[in-house]
Amino acid sequence: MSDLRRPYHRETVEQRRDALIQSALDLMAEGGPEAMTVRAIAARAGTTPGLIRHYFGTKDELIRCAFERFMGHMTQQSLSTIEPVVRDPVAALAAMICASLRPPVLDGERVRLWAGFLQMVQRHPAMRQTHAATYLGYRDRLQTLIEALPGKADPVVARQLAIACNAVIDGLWLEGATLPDDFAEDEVESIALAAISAILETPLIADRKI
Amino acid sequence: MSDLRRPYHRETVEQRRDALIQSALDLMAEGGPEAMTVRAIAARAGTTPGLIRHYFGTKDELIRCAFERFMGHMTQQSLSTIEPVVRDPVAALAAMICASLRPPVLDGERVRLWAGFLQMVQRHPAMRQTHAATYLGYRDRLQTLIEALPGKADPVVARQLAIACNAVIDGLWLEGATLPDDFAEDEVESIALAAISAILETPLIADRKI
DNA sequence: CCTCTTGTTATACATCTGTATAATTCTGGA
DNA sequence: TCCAGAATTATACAGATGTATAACAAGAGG
Repeated sequence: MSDLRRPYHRETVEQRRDALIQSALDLMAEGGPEAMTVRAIAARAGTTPGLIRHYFGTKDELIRCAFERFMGHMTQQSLSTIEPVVRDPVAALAAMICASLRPPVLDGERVRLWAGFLQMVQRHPAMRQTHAATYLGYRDRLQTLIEALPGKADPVVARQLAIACNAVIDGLWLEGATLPDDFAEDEVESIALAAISAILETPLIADRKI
Repeated sequence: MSDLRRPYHRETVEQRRDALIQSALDLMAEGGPEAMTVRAIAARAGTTPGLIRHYFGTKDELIRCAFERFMGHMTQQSLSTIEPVVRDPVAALAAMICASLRPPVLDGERVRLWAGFLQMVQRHPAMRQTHAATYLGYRDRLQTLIEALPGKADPVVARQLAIACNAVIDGLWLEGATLPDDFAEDEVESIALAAISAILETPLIADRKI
């Protein structure tokens, strides 16, 4: 009756935690929160449900860690592009916009993953804080670049401009990733650059692709 | 052992379907997809799970109907405001923007409800079509108003402007409803009006509140 | 008064869920 | 070599889940 016993295989702590977190994220992206069960997570990570308890104590804690990793990964991919041009705020703005609106950030599974977390964020206080911090961190980076533009030094107006630019990016990220067939190649980024150029009264040129 | 039998109570078809759909939407908004179980839906609607099968056949079909109602309700609340001023495209644009960025449309539970559906939309073809049609319907309404503006008659440029304006509205809807404490009273709508005025090179004045 | 149909409720059932606990396997030091 | 102790696997368990089916109630037509 009993199948073969799974061969005992030992891994480092980080490898195990990474594999479990990545499995949880993949399952959430593919099938929503209901697909992210402890058994499915463990199976995809090549282990058994007991390890989730061993490494995270509870499923909620694993989800919290997965969310933190997801948000960190997300900002890092959007913001790493501006480091080479951090001295030129116009180029940095364009790079930030373009990085946020092309793969791998612009991606349907990414949006669904984010949407799946959005409901948990409300209930779990720790997740809510991570969410707010990530959003405000991104927006502050925008605001800093805007304040370096000629005539936009006032932080009050720069804050409102940053909110508006952030909204353009978020909205286009959402629509471009959810309805990819409705947009031509590179259309999302070019619309973003045009709109934000108008909002900031500063012409932005598309960042060259990596 | 057996509790009291629930009193037999008869309702019209629409009342029953409405109650079940509304219960499903409420549960999704409050607790995400995992809270939306057949038993919870039936209990909140004041009936028993069997009626879901009787009126919808399966839970998936009830969810599909609930999503359709939600999207319809959403557009109706955003678009009904422009009918009184349909002759004046500038006023209609402002009314549409403001209606989309204040309660009851701008609401945290509304966003979570929408996010909860977003994952199912991908898998269920019928829901995907409803989603795309709703989005494109809203955007087309924007585009029609933009084409009526002086110097924006070209449909190609009007389409790109409509996409950008829609992104501003979507992004601010998301951020304003998710992080309400970070925005002052009416700040979201005023930022939207300023940004869209810049994008369209046309000054928009805030719609008076109803 | 009696069926017949339809709406409604209750129960049954197989499966899944998260977690707790037991059993097994390996490693590292005495 | 041998034995704690940790890492890993397997099993147990109570409860939830979607759906199918049965039991029941009420009104319509003859």
